[in-house]
Amino acid sequence: MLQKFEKSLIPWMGKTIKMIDHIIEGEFENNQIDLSKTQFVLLKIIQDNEGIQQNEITPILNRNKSSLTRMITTLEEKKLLIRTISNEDKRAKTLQLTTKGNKTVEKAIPILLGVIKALETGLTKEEVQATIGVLKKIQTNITSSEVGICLNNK
Amino acid sequence: MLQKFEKSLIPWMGKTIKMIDHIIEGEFENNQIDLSKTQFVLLKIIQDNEGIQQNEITPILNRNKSSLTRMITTLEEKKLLIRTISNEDKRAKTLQLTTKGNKTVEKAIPILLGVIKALETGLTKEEVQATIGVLKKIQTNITSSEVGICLNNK
DNA sequence: TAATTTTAGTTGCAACTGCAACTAAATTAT
DNA sequence: ATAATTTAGTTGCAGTTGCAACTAAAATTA
Repeated sequence: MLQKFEKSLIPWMGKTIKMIDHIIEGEFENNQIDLSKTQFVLLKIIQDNEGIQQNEITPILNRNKSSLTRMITTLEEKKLLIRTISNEDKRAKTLQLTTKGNKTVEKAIPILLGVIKALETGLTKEEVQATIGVLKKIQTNITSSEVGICLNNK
Repeated sequence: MLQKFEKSLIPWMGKTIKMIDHIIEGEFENNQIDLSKTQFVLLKIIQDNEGIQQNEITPILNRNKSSLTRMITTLEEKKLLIRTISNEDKRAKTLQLTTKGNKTVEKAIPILLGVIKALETGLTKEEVQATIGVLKKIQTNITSSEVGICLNNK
């Protein structure tokens, strides 16, 4: 029984994303880039949105704010970014990459693109796009449907 | 830049699986089922393969053996499964669910199927199957290609 | 058979995560 | 204006994870 479970996306996605994370972090390590996949994504977000605040990043990363605080502290200690108290709102912190941070991101990008290319070998653009469409649809279902109540209330 | 990254599956999958895990665990909690998604999957594997050994589960779950040891210890403490030294091989432990474990799994299944149904609202069977196909293909690419070297060597 | 290597599982450690409680600043209501 | 509420971020805590080092048993080799 529970073939329905095996036929659903859930177990496949969980395993695949774990494998992908592992590959990316291994490739980063092989190229002397001392970042996890999530750390890279975080740096990239800040690079693309200089001065962004922590609370704006939380929904993009889908990690809670305490986790984000610590990730940012780690990256600050590695001298990859600077955290400054905002002038407009003294509760908020604005974020920007250091030169080292920018260099690290630029070094990581081609490696990541190489991994993506390898992962998507044998898949057409249409298949990849269709898959992303399915994932978006699932996300919409989660945030809009009654299943999401327990999530939305927190 | 890095639109290529945003156009790839990776960020979508990571976020989606996190949302799904959250939903499932919330629904379990709402129904007084004290399990994480992974714990459920583990129990289900043992239910379907009575007497299975820990090292046979590792590749299915894609978690390393130390993690598995602790998950099993937790579930044993909850009286959901029994861990016994194998007769044929005294290094190995065989696993089987207790009555309580079986009942818990049976209670969890319909809830999980309900979540799956809700998540897949608006998607055709073909879309879901095509997506699973893409994920399988990616897994194959990881395990077979040179990108996987760093993984395979460990 | 004895020595070596491999295998199954466990444990110490450090890192990451979410939740809940907290501080301090900003906003809203009275 | 002042009190109450909300918001941005931090910290303590407990739970989970992976890696590396470990124990003990089995398989291999000499």
